[in-house]
Amino acid sequence: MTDASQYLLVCYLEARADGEPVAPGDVAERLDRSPAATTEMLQRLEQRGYLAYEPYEGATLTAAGRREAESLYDSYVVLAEFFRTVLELEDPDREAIELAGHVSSLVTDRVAETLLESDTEPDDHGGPSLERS
Amino acid sequence: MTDASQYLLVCYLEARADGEPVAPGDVAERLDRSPAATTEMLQRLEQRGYLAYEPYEGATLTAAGRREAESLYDSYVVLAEFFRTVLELEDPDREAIELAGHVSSLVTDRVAETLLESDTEPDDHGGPSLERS
DNA sequence: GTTTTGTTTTAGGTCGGCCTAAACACTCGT
DNA sequence: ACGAGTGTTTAGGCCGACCTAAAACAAAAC
Repeated sequence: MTDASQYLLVCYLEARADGEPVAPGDVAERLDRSPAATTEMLQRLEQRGYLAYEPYEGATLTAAGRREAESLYDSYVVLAEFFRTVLELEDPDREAIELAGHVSSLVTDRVAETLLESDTEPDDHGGPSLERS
Repeated sequence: MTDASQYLLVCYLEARADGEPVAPGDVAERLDRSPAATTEMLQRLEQRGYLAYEPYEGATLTAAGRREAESLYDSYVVLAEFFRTVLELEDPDREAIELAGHVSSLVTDRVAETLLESDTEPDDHGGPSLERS
């Protein structure tokens, strides 16, 4: 699961921001995919037990889906932070969403550690620290 | 091209190590794929102009293929180095091969920079520097 | 010069992920 | 209550990436 995890993560992000159920259109737009592709994927994610999908309503994460999504979210936060403060990329969020499903949690954890280290170092970039979770 | 790039990169690595043509079996084993999948992919890569494939012989990179592969290789080297010296992963090579096709060269470049920086810092981990290219 | 062994390829099939176009369903405004 | 408009879903199709099993091949062993 790598492409699918992007949808799951975005569902989670949307749910945080706008609550559930999550409208497929929002997901589609955020991922720059066709509405059709999104519907299809949400149905797939439902089959896999990550969310409940009500046609013309939207997606609601299941417990399993939320667990999975939170894990992805953790990766996403760490990566985005890393991309922003260390690599200074232009669109850290987008790149982080794309990559969150591709990196092992081991990588994420270690990156998080290096971020904490550089946070306590003298030449701090001034960005906000991680907080959360 | 993300899965395909793994094959291309491995072809390049094999070509460096054992010369050309590259036997599909070696590629298959290295990527933990079936021989059939590998044959198929090498044929695909041939269609895309990245290599010449001679049945029962093996693959020989074209100029375009080598160019592409070198770019992947650069990412691979940087990522592997990063995974080894900074994140201290168990199998930095494998993870680097998998990720090389997924990260933008922008990311790679910035990571390379941070590696250079940490190289010149007092608490050097002692790993070898990048050299190459 | 056959046979055997190991590798490679083809055949046939599955699933994931994406698209466009067309059908469908809600929601409003009138 | 109906038709317009917006958003969503279904239908049909395409391509990528993988697999197993069976056929084809090359090279070594006899």
